[in-house]
Amino acid sequence: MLAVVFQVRKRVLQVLLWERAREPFRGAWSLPGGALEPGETLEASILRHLATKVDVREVAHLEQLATWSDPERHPGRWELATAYLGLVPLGIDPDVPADTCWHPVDELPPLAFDHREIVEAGRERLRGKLSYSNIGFALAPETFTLAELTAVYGAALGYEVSATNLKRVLLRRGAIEATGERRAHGPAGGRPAEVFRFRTRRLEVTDPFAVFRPPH
Amino acid sequence: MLAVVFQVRKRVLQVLLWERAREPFRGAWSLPGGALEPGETLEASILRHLATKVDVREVAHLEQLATWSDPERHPGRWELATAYLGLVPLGIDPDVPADTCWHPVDELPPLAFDHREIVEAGRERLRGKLSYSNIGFALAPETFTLAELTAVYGAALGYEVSATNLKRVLLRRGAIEATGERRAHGPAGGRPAEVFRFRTRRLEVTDPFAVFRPPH
DNA sequence: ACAAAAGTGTTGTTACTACACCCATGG
DNA sequence: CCATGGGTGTAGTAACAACACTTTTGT
Repeated sequence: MLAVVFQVRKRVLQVLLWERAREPFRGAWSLPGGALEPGETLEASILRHLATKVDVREVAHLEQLATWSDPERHPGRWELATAYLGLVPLGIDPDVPADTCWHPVDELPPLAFDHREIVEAGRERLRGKLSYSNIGFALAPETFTLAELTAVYGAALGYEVSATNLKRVLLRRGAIEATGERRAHGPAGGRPAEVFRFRTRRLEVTDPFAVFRPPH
Repeated sequence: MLAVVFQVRKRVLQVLLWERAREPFRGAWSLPGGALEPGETLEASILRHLATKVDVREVAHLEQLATWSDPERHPGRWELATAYLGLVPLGIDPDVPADTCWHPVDELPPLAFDHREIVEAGRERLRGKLSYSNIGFALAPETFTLAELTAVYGAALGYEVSATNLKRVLLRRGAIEATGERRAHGPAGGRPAEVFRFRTRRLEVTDPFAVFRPPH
């Protein structure tokens, strides 16, 4: 039971890590998680661990990544781990314990076990879903301007995104809609920005058949 | 440990099922699988079970689907199951035991546990990957004509596919190539068909960024 | 008036779909 | 020479990228 929890903080994608106090990998960073209780769903278990151990309750989206089973992954003990991908919206600042903190995914410290590989898998999953689903809702705040959303997508994808085209793509797909409000400009002036929101805050695949679409 | 093994047989997509001889769900059909041995990789385990229990060794592609954990999924016992998707190429006829047989995925008998949901998940995964990867290699025979490949894709996707366009898409992506050979026509004549093969028989994502491609 | 920030219009491209047409073979 | 099966050519289209241009505000 492990969780790859991502959030955009300081304009870059970061992952929540926990510093190990014990061997093996003492001092290395690892993904938060814990054991599964009998009779518990994997999803319930990971939510429980996130809530109790790192006090993260505002996970807007959670999905299973995979189960890692290599006998060598844990020195000394045979241990399977099912990893989940969790996303926390921009602007929330969970009250994590002292031994836990956020790390930019592009500058990871040495990670324990196979956790680096698992973070990579989470990142890949996120990248893919940003392209063909509305998963951005889980990284964006409730409402946002297009400049803000562009920054979120840019951080998560790892490259600059054009606000112009991002808007058109997401509007055409019906993923976002204008709220009608506008937001005040910066100190140096500028046109006030329109405020948008995601039409639903549940995962929807907006671009299901990139190729080989069913006829008609 | 469960396996959703698909093969195109009699021009439709079929899944390998095993008839339960014991309660619970006695007489219902279930996915092949079995327990994980200590120190064994999930992938090795599922291959072992397929080889020993149903004598299926010609799995051209195997990938993990997910782990199911609902406490209610198994009446009486708490049991997690990690399911894999396995694909067997057209034309192979594994020598399966008497209590095991292939069923068209569109006419499934009553399935035990949550196995229907798992088969559905396998089908969805296959459909998606047919669109953006070269996964067709695992359902197609070593070499094939375009008419044959079209039938395979049609069966797996569940709708008619145009041979003309399938060819162009897969050639442009570099997924298939002509062997230079030709294959004899049917009894009523007709132009001999070109013979093709997949350029590699390993999974490659051929259409990685359907949307939000990195710049340049 | 001018800088700043946001939004719109327009053109070009790519990767498809659809469908008409052409080619090679057997009877 | 025509039926049959296979391959090619070509026009139309949807979805996107790039970029110039316009709008709305503050100073």
